Amino acid sequence: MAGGISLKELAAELKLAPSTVSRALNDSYEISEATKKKVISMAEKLNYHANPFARSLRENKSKTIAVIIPERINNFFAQVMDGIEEIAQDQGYHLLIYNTHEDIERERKIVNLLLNGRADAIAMSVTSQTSDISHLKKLHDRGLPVIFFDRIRAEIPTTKFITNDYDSAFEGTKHLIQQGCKKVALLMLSKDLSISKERQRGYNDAIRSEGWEVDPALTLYCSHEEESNVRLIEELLNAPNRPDGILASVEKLAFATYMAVRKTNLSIPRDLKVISFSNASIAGLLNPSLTTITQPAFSIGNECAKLLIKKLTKPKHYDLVDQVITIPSKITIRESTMAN
Amino acid sequence: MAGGISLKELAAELKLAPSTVSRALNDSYEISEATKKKVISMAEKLNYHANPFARSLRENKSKTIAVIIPERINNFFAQVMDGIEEIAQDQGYHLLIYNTHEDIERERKIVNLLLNGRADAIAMSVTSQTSDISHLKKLHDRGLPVIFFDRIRAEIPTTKFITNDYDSAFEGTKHLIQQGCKKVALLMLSKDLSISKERQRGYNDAIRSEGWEVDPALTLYCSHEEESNVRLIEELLNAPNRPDGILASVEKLAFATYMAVRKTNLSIPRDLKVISFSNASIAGLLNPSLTTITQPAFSIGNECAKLLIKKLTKPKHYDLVDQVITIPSKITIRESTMAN
DNA sequence: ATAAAATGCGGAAACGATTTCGAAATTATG
DNA sequence: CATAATTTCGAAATCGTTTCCGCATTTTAT
Repeated sequence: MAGGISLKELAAELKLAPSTVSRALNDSYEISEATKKKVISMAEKLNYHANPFARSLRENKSKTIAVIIPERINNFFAQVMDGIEEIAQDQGYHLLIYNTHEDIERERKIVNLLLNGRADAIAMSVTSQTSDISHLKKLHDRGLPVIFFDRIRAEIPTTKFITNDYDSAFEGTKHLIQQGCKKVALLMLSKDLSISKERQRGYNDAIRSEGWEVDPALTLYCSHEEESNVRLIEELLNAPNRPDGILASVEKLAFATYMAVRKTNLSIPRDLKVISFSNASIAGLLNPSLTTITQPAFSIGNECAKLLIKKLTKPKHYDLVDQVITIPSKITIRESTMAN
Repeated sequence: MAGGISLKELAAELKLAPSTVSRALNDSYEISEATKKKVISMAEKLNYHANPFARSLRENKSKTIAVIIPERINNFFAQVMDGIEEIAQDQGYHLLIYNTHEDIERERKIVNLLLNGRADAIAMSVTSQTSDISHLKKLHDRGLPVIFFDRIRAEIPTTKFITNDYDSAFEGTKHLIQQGCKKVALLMLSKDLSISKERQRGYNDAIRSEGWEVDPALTLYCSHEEESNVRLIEELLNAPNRPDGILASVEKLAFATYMAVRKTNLSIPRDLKVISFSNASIAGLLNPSLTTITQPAFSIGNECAKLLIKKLTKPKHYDLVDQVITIPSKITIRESTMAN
């Protein structure tokens, strides 16, 4: 921009036509090797850089992928972004990143912003508040390649990546029971969330597989606000028939549980066992160390990017078919679920 | 892009000239209120969205800020990004985010990529490997507004945001000594890093203020690779004159210390006290809870974005003067530095 | 009543790249 | 040697905006 030289100026310097220079730089077959060399060396010398907007305008593509996440201070989403970036950087794509802060209004604004073509494709995980999905429909209807990961919306006919939420929740709950828990509670963000539903199904089935009833008082819908979550969980723990086991659907709720426990005179894992979906690398350093269900976040990011770029580079020969791809999570057992 | 309608088509629909429509949408004074209304309502009806590349090409600005960080799985940088995004989103700016993974080659590539004007401004924190800074010089010479935060390079004459690293390291070291430590070690990433130098100065002066000598064996330069760090720290802890206190310059080194300690038969804080620069919200949940020096990451991000946007909106009336702005950190004392 | 200024809008150039079409210049072919 | 085929390159259109300039028409000033 500031000291930038244009293709035309570069061409003038070389006493060549802009078209020739453009072709030379793009390694076109109709330019002789001799002039290619000349053009390239002069471009280097004059520090020429093609204006990306002129190119985007002409080619109708931006070499940019937008990533929309509900939360940044979250190891899962951070790892997904790293996974997306690895592929994207390698393929010359740039990443526009948006954090909705779990706010449906922001999500709507951002999605509408992306309707203008600023990004060639989108990878996203929806807000816990997202119920109306007309804005997502509009995106997809516009023909913009969209992939959902983790928090998906089945109604949008495209490819989605998730983990085996049902199985993990089932096994996690079973694990708590095997360790001696008689009353397992489930902590979630929102009932509208795809992951909530699946994980709740797994939890419910695990409870019932013991011949027990699912106690609605033990299924807690939290918010994205730490303090109120801690209060809510504290109340749960102080209730007359408090749980002796907790399955947290997201890592922040496990942390909130740890905080809440400190306000009571309970102790983990003696009085309460905790297992949580979490990608925190320091789960093992917590007090007590936390049993986790770790999602393959980096791989998910990788796969999202691969498919999006595949669609972008071979628009005719590849489609983001309406399917849900599941990559399994991994349970790591630690102190927080030790039997007494 | 796909179903997108252009300004010209919109104009045709309205039987107006493109210039008129453009002015109407941009709320120009030379267009009557009546036609403005007509244009706007038709634009809404036809779902018109201005092509950002055509506009960028014409106006020579992209409404985009690039953020370059060395690491994403890091609470400090995540919070800085949230801080930048808060201001940027509010002002209609988009964020291009790049992770260098502490790799100087990647940093160079990314910076060179940004030379073409894809972003209007840059906020960055350099790699721990960054010694040659010719690529950064080029950026600045090009006239691209650049702001450094935390890991800065004083040689580039622009505004930089840091925390009171010297003071924090000094006080942190003093705190360890007050809690009974006789041999305090310092863990850092790289000696080339601005923050390393400042924090080391603070550490050194604190040691000397006790009338002690600075023992070079207690100053450890680590890498960005977890496993080798754990090994390195483990060796340090198994050495004949092992430290009884550790000041970690970045949170990952505190975590590595916790890991290393578990491989020995030492115990924190009994045999080893630990304090660390860290923005981890769960420092209080570690085993034992970690005494931290917390940097005002979100505010730093906020300020970076504010100044960059100020420069972008008032290029003539404001300059990113060559100065270092310091925002103080806050020490939170927890179990890891408890006296015996 | 006439000059001056303000209002409202259209035409066309410009931003910087790519690409279609066509024309030289060179080489090959009969 | 003449013609065809092949290289190699140039002119101009194009992408979708914004803006400079110009031109009526209406309003205000003298």
